[in-house]
Amino acid sequence: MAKIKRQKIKTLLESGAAVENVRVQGWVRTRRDSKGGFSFLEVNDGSCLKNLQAIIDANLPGYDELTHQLTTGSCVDLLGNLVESPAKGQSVELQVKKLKIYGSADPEKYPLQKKRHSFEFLREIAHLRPRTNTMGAVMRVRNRLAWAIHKFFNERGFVYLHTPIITASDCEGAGEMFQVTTLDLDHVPKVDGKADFSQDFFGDKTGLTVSGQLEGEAYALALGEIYTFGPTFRAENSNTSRHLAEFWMVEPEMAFYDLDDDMDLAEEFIKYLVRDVLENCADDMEFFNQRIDSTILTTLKNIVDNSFERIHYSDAIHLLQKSNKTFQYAVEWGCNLQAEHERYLAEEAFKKPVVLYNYPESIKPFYMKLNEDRETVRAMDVLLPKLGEIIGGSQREDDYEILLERMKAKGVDPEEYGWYLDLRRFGSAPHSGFGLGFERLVQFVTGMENIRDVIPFPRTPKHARF
RNA sequence: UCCGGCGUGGCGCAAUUGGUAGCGCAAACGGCUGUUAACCGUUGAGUUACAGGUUCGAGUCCUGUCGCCGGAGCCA
Repeated sequence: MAKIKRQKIKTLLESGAAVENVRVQGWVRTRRDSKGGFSFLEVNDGSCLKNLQAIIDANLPGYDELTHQLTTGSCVDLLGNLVESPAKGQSVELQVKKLKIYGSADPEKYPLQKKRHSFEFLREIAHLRPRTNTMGAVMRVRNRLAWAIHKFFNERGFVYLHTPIITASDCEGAGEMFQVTTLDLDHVPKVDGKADFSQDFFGDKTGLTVSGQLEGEAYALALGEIYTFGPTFRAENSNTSRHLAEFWMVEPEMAFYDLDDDMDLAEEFIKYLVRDVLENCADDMEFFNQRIDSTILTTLKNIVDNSFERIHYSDAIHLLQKSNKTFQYAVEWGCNLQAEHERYLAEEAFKKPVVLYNYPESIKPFYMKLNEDRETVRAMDVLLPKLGEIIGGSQREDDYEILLERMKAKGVDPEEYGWYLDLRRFGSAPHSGFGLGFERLVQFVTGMENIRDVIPFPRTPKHARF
């Protein structure tokens, strides 16, 4: 007889039809024994949030021994008939005819119990936490978002560009870098008291990328529209629920886009992603709404249905000054907006996503395009209620002279960025782009409070285990 | 990095003015039931993060270290 292929629980539950001879493989969540002569098994195979209820009849050979091993966490291979369930709680259930245990899990030692665990505890067992409902749901949504990102850009003719992970660009204005070296740290070769990187692997001082933007610009100015989607690293000692040392970033870069086009794309992008998840991860999203954040579905629907508020930085400053709220940090033109200010704008003033643009030149990096007033740059940030900044972008400076001038003013060595200046010396074009923190997006969409719980194995200061 | 809080059985927590540890869940065993966050009973399980100190006596007070959480800064 031919081998019966595994069916995913998701497929079986979606069809809801009775079928004979189906094979299900997965992990036992709980077992409830009935002295009526059978046991109920809740099996999950990761294909969806829901478990499949399996009935193990006491007449099965070796029932006593087998059920004993069917503990929470054990892995099983089940063969049987999918039938309509006589009891409430599920439409179909599996009447098991053949049972095999791939791996048991000693209940005295298995850390996951059939009870709620704190996320703090689950982080300590990051290799086992994917077997929980919440982490399973988070990872399915995360996957769907990643897929939707590729879909969105490819539908629009963007080219997926792989920018380097290791780079010699020193300061891209985006934070501290992790150094990459093969030098013997116990005996670092030195010249004039400083490390001699000419003897290092790359013959130069290198680090892990903090952004693929500059490389992305080079390709946008040839292919038209590109996007990157990959890991990014920041060696900042940030200990917050919104920061990781290693995170994934999406960075589209488009030739011939001005700042308005850039903002249009960012808004369309976020709405597209949210809509996609609402449509394709309905069960998981329902779970988040019930167990994690009871407002999440309403919030997401609002985002899809309403346009984002777009407001000049200067107008936002006025608005904040006019508000009767007392802020911990004073508001004045030229200051960086604090988290409390951003929160006021998105959560109280407008109660929806806000796009702030035309920031003071003084608080933004050298590559952003200077406005005619020479005081502001064409920069924009998208602020989300509760989460804060999720997107930062700008139209890039395409004028050679101005770019050079701004580099010098910001203390960036033009020598090192000769190649970047070349993009303005040869066939320069107006272009724009933005960066989106992928984990923050997952956080926002799922309602999860801590960014460490939306990435499989989080990297934060003092934490690189697993 | 700064400010605040916390660190007690596998997990979540409790312990009055300092008087040498309890509860719930989980687990094991038994009972009961087409059960479904199952239910009922019994049992076992803790050098109270670590290192010092004060005291007749420290989970409780003090110092230091480590870790975790919340907020802030930096940002995505």
